[in-house]
Amino acid sequence: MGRQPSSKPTSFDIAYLAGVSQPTVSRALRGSRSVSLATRQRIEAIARELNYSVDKNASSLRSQRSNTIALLFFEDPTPDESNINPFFLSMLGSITRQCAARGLDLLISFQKMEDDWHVRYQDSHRADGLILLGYGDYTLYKSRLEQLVGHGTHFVRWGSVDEGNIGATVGSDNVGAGRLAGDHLLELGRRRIAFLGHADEHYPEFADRYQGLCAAMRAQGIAPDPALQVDALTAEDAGHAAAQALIARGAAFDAIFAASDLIAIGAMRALAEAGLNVPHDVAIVGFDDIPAASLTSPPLTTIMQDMKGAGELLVDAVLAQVEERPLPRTTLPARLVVRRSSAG
Amino acid sequence: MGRQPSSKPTSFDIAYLAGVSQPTVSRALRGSRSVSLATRQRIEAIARELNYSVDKNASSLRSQRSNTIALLFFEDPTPDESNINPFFLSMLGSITRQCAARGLDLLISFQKMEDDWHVRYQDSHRADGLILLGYGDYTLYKSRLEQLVGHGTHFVRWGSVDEGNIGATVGSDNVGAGRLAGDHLLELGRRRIAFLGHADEHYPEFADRYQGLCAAMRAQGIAPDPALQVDALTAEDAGHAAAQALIARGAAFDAIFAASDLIAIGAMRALAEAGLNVPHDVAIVGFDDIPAASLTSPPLTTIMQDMKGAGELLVDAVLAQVEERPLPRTTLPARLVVRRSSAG
DNA sequence: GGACAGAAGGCATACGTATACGCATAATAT
DNA sequence: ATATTATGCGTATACGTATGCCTTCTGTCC
Repeated sequence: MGRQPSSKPTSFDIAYLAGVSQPTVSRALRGSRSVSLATRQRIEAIARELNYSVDKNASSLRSQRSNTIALLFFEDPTPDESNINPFFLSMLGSITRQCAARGLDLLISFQKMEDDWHVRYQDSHRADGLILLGYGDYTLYKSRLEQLVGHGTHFVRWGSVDEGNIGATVGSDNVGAGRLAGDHLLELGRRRIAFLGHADEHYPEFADRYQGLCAAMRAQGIAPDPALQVDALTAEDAGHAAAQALIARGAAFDAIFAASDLIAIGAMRALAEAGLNVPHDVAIVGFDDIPAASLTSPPLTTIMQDMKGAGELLVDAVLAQVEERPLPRTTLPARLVVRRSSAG
Repeated sequence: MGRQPSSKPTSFDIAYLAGVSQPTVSRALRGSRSVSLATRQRIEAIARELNYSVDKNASSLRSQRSNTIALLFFEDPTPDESNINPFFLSMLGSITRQCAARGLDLLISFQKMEDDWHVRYQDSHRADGLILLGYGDYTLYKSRLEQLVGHGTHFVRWGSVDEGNIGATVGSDNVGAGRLAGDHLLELGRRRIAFLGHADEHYPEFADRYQGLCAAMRAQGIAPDPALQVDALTAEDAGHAAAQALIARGAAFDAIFAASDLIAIGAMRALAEAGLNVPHDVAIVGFDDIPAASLTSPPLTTIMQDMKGAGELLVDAVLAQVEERPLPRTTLPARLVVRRSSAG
């Protein structure tokens, strides 16, 4: 306090003041056992006094460890500027906290699917490992993943856990979640349950959710009707269009399981326009529990994924990759949140 | 393709292959004019071939420039876990893109207001500068800002632009935005306009919005009624409570200007519960244009801030600090988005 | 009392790049 | 033809830390 050294102090400065060598300072501050308690405390005191902090670049360069992980959002080539999938945003919160808790820095970047920048992240020693959050058509960024694997990059992807498993993958138990939704609607006595969302290999997570629903129905002896599945991407418009299509098609249905909340919200709008009452005529269940889900009227029943667990697991998994440990568990259970859109 | 060098190539490797010295490689790749075109192209080709990429740590260490900026979210001590202010999330999108466009890396972190970690960011050469997004009680983190200034840290803060201006500040023209909202409601013939949100120095942005509203009213010869201002923080609950309080108080009002969309959404719920029709009995205008704003019924009229501009300006401003240039303009205009909550 | 082990820390060096400086060669001026 | 300047590149070194190896010292055991 008071002193203004013209340049930032280095470990040499504090070594000089402590009457030891620079390596001893380094060892002391990293908690090496080969520095005596007294020496370490003296060094720590001086470091604090001088406001010293270890130079991250020098440290990373020497140790070849950046203690940083990069979070990459892959997007479809929609130049939709600042529009981020709300679900991944809440994941972001969880991941940052988890990184902070482990003393890791978090680098973040959005990627057009065209560039191959991600491959460079580890080579340039910016990050020890990568977390990939990709949405959009899976088959489109599959090749990127293969590139990463071939390159020996440490990474973990959020997604459907078992579609061929390119690289390490962590995700919710989408099939189980689909069953949850299905069981819930079936318990309400609904029998003609529509699914709004893609159900093919381009969107494996959605497909899993649909499979879960089908499994639940079959368990009750009900054969899923393919006519009740309508493609839709995660967007309010898409949900609106899908529900309209369903109605226009003249299909009979008394419930909707939407692959995402945004789809569900769009569908609710279409239902309202068609004079159908939610939940009386059509019960509806969404997916993700985005903030808006509790704000609709009626509030939306939905599936809540375990964000906190996801962040922990993702960070865990990257570190496992980095340290060449085997992966821990990679699937997370989801929870049903019942609101009025599926009451009675 | 095909070759698998056991270790990552360095500038020495490519220098050897190009038959030049290592510094020449460095110069070539950074585009120095003192390398002949032919040499540079040869080097670039080899670098591409070997999948070489500059080691970020070594580069930053040597040049004392990390080409990284850190984005810090300051939060009130609410341990609300993964709940992030949606407005700042959309800012995040804009900032990341802006950084990418300028070749900057973006480090991100959430900060409890208790730690003083932020001070270390620059010392440790993690980042060249900081962007601070703080919400909650301004007077609480004011001291942190002073600490940063005293420390000579390069940073820019998002917030109200002229409350004493600790450090560089960039923000929307909140007063102007308040006027926009006010003028709009006044044009609709509303005269008793309530303001939901804090209006004191703890929340300077809200205060500015309120001042704008008051200015608009005075311009029409209407004296703002202090009884129509009710404190509220950015949260749906808070908006609900504030509107209830307003109603319970027996105040006469025909419009509400809410300091944020979440407040507005909560208020709409309270109005509905009280049997008041929006917009017939009470017109309502929010602030932020969060995704949920267009999903309410009726959809919410609101103020849209210039996110894209904000990202650009913030990044610009940090770089200005770093390069010790004078700051550019620091205030951004906002726009009114009219929806049905203020129709007719 | 000498051999030996463990504790504490110094010495030398490596991590990979960027830049100040100097030295040729070639281009231009006089 | 010689002095002058620009061009293109090599030499040497610095950035600040972490770590393998060696030394010294103290204590212990037989």
